[in-house]
Amino acid sequence: MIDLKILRENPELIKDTCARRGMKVDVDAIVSLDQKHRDGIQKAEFLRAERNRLSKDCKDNPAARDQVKQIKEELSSLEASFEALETELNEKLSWLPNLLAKEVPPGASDEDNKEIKKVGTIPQFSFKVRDHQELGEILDIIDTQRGAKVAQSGFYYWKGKGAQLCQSMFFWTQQELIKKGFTCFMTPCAAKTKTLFGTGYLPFGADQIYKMEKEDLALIGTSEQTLVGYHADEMLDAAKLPLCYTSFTPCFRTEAGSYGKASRGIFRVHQFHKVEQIIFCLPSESENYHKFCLENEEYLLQKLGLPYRVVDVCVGDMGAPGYRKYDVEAYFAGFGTYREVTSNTNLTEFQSRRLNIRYKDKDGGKGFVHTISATAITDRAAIAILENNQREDGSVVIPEVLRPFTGFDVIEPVKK
RNA sequence: GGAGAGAUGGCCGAGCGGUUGAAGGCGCAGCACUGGAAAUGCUGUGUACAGGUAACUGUACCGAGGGUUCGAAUCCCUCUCUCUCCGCCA
Repeated sequence: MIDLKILRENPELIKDTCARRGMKVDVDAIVSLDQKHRDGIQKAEFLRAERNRLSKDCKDNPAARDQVKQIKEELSSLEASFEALETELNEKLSWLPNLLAKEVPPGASDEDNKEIKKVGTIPQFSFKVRDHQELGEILDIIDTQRGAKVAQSGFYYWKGKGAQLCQSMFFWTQQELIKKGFTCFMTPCAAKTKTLFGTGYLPFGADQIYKMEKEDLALIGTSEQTLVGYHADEMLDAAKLPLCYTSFTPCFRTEAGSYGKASRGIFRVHQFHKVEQIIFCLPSESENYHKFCLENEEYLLQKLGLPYRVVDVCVGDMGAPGYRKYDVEAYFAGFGTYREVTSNTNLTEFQSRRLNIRYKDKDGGKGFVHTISATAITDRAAIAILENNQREDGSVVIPEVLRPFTGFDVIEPVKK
């Protein structure tokens, strides 16, 4: 949510932001709505003050009562017209995107993201490379057929050593984050509208959400929703910031409108699994912690031996709540290119305003915290491991850091 | 699912329809005491919005939403949530 003060004092900034994002928003209309709203507040408050003042005399002055009754009528008709105004203003405000960092590159889609750096060596193969779908079948560790049978196309099973690989990777990741000061959580996998709105997934991403039929609940699209919502309506002690949280959950997305995009295999699916990093910090520190999360993502991929590149995400590829975003794209031998594996967004105070998450320091200073939301690892990293670590016979070598957790070094093809 | 109890400030906890933005305690801040600290004592300490250069003024807020009343934390209705006991259950 945008600070109304910015809207009043510097509407050009908001217009400029919307223009950079390619969003059509009538900022002037919102400004004038706000002005009307404030005029109404003043009128109503004047009447209420009058009412309060008079009602003190009412105890033994029946004449004053009639006067107050009159004010009351005036007030109620004013309030009625006021309510519609407020609804309209809130509706319009909820659609305003976050401000953008100056550095965010222009562009319309992920193709316009700006590469910041490349790390690692791309694996070379002397044989015909298989993609993870094929490897998954040979090794009998990914089952999309039965996923579709039991649930729907877009759902799948990890099986046997594939499932063990994933679980090891997720557990190892959390252990690493805990070492870096994160608190580990297990969260609800459902959240109510208020939480989804507060985190910015509504109204912007409404078509991505699995909504429950009979309740005000939806399956989470990411544990960002439940971890950030955790502190809704709270006043955090500035001395205890930053709060660094991690959780491992499934993530559900309808992926409406994305048919045809990399549909082979399990790269884009309705349910994936993610270890998340969430940080609540002081506004002055969010830039640093944004980088901190990126360092963690890089550290993990390096330890897993996955080559990657970091991109500065352009305006067109960034969600409305984002102020600045880095994606990390791992190299996938099966795709023969870099694809997104993690995503790291500085949301500044966009979420904390909507969710009312504030800080207070010992000098009485207070404000809205900044939130950082970053992936640590997802199934996609396991896919990259399969594709990059494959050998000619289809077997896959397990990264060394995971071996203490998997208990095996290689996944071998099943004999037919 | 059945029965009952409750929801008040950063936290705990009082509260008669008007003098309650709300006693008391904790916490926090300042001061005093101390070589320094602890303990103690004194003083101060809600949030949001609107108006004002400002000191300040006004309005709203005691789970949420309605209602009664000149006036509601207090009375009435609806909803939500929490707790306790019983049942079922991973």
